[in-house]
Amino acid sequence: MAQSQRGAETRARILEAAALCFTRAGYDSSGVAAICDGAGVSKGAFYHHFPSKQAVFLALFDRWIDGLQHAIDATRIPGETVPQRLEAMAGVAQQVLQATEGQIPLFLEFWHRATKDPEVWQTLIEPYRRFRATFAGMVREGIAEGSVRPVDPDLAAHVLVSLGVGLVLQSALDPGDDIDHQAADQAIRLFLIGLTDGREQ
Amino acid sequence: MAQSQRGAETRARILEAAALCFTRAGYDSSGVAAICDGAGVSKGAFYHHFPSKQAVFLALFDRWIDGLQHAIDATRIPGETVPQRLEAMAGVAQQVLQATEGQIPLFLEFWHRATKDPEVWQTLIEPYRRFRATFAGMVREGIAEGSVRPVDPDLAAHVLVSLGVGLVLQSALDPGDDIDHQAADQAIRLFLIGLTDGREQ
DNA sequence: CACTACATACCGACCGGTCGGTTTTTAAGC
DNA sequence: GCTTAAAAACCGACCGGTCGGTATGTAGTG
Repeated sequence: MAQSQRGAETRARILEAAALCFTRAGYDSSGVAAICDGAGVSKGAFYHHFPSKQAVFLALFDRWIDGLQHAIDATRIPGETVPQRLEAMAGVAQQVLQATEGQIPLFLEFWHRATKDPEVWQTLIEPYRRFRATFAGMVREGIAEGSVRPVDPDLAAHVLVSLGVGLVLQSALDPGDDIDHQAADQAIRLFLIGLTDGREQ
Repeated sequence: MAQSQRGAETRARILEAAALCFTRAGYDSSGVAAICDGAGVSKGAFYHHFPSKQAVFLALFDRWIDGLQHAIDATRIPGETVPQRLEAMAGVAQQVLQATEGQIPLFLEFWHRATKDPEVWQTLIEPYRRFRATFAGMVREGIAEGSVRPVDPDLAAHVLVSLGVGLVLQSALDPGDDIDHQAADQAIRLFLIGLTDGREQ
């Protein structure tokens, strides 16, 4: 632990600087030199801690996913109905995105590169499908307990994730500070009405 | 005019080749040389017709927006209620995206570069806001005619566009051939239930 | 001859990654 | 606690290659 405290700090600084560069300029336009500069570190140090520029990018992605997963797990409060949990999730997702302060462009960067590079795709698609499966499971659960209309769970999950992705993407393009915060809640609420169709929750 | 027929064809070939390259490899990874190669044209010809690589990209974007706008205008059938028109729009949007066959990654490319380059952003944000205003207007109209619940029109438009963007983005990342086609319809339908809340349409 | 529509060769900047060498930290022997 | 050797951390010059864009020349046409 204290073994390589200095090394760990340098590594963290590189990650931080890389996140900033990728967020501001994008992956392709961010040179390794610029990242090193931002981290106050030489190129040698960079390649000592990471085998490639892409490795830093993927490490950043893993860190991001871990945070998201952790936040989602926190909403697993038993004893509530599925619609209630979905509604709670809207607040959490929004809170996560706000906590990662301005890292939304980074999310777009992940998405973009995943469609170009197979390795990035592999890394992104796994948690992505896991999330979708989680939502589908919740919908299925809701149908079983009668709080949700009998819709295709996979389709509903697909729509739900689309909603989330779309909201994030829009705030990346055109950050409307006040709108964005309301939008997630409103979107989920509208969607929930469609799902429950006036049932008792 | 017949004079510039050859020129127009060359220009079209360059645009076509550029679309293919950008779709497959992305903007940054597509060299001008590769585009010229794909078009069967020299670099001189390229820079004769376009002042820069970015100009080709923006020209491609304009072409895409024109197609989309044209398709949306086609749904302006008077005499139908707003929910009916929104539902029809789901089919049209899907048809447009399918007609431009596999150009969904190009859409992502537009979005991505808009967040990095001010000029691209300017070009994208204008039609984008116009679309959103159109939707907001439709929702407002629906509220007036009583076919839509009294929600905030701008917020509803925001959510609606998010849904569209999210659906397109997902199909760019993970094309589920069968799901994607149903998803747009199903999504709009669920959303419409939320908007109308069981009113007569 | 003048003008459009191209072709070819070429330039300078930049970028990811390497490499030989230097400094700092750690661990072992005494 | 001191010495020392090895290992980890770090430095910065450098390389091969790519890329956007330019300069210059030419073939065809009105």
